[in-house]
Amino acid sequence: MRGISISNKSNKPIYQQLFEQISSQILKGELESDFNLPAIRTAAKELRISIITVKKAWEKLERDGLIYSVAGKGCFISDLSNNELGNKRTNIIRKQMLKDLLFYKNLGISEDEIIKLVKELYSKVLSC
Amino acid sequence: MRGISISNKSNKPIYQQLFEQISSQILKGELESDFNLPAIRTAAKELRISIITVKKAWEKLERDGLIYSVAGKGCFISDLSNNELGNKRTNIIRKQMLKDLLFYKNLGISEDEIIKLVKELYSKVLSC
DNA sequence: CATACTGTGCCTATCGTATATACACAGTAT
DNA sequence: ATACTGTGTATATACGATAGGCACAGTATG
Repeated sequence: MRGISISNKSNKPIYQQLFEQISSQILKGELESDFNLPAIRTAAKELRISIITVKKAWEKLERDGLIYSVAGKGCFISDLSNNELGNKRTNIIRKQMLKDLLFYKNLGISEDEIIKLVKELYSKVLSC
Repeated sequence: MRGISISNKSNKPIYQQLFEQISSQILKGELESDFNLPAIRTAAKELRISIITVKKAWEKLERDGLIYSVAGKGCFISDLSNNELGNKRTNIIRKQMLKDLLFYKNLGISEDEIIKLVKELYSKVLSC
C-alpha cells in the first residue's frame, strides 16, 4: 500500500479515507490498469484495520468503476483511457463543487469574491 | 423560525442544519442584533425536534460569537458591526475553502481548471 | 412572594454507522 | 490437494445523533 496513510483521529471514517486516497491515485494515473490491488486480508493486516473496512472501500471503488473484482483471483485497477479518467475526475470535482458553492453562496458571497479567494488559497494548500 | 427548514433525510445532522441556516441569516445581516431567538423549548416544539438538538445548535452559534445566552432570559443575536460580520463570514468561507481546495488538488486539478469550473457552476447553484 | 417563563444540567433510551473478530463458503491457481 | 482469493454472515463494541423526562437556578411580572 504505497502512499496510503490512515488516521483514526480524522473526522472521516477509515473506509472513506482509503477510498479517497486510492481513487485519487487511480484518477491521476499513478496506478497501472489491471494491476493487482493488495488482497483484502493483506491490506487489512498492513493497515491494522478490519477486513470489513477494507471491503467497504473496495466496494465503493468498484461502484465508481475504478476497480473490478474477481472472486478467487483478486481486485484489479479498471482499464480506462486517459480520456475516461479525466472525465471521471472532472465529474467528481463538479459534483463536489456544487455542494461547496452552495455553502459559499448561502453566506452571500459573490462569484468574484470566490475566485479571489481561490487564487489566494490555492497555492497555500499542500496536496499529498 | 422564519426560513428554517429541517430535513431528516439530509446526510447532515439536524443540529448542523440548524446552525448553518441561522448563522447564514446572521452573517448576511438578516437578523437584528439583540433580537430574541426563540426559546429553546419553543423552537424544539415548532420544528418537532428534541430540545437537546436545538441546544446543540445554539451552543455552536454561541461558540462562534454569533449569539449570546443569558440564563433565565433567553438567547440573543450578538451586536456585531457590518465589518465584524464580513470578517466572520470571510473567515468561515476561507476555512472551508482550504478543505475544499485540498480535495480538488488531491485529484490533480489546476488552479485555472478550478476557476473555470467555478465560473461554469456558480450561477447553477440555487442559494436558499 | 408566587407564578411562569427562561437557560442549564443530568439521566436514560433508542437508532444507525463505523469498526472489529470470527467463521464458513466458493472460485482460482499451482 | 493446498493455498491463495473474494464473498457472505453472525456477533460484538463504540460512538454520535436524537429523543423524552426531570430537576435546578436565574429572570420577569403580577
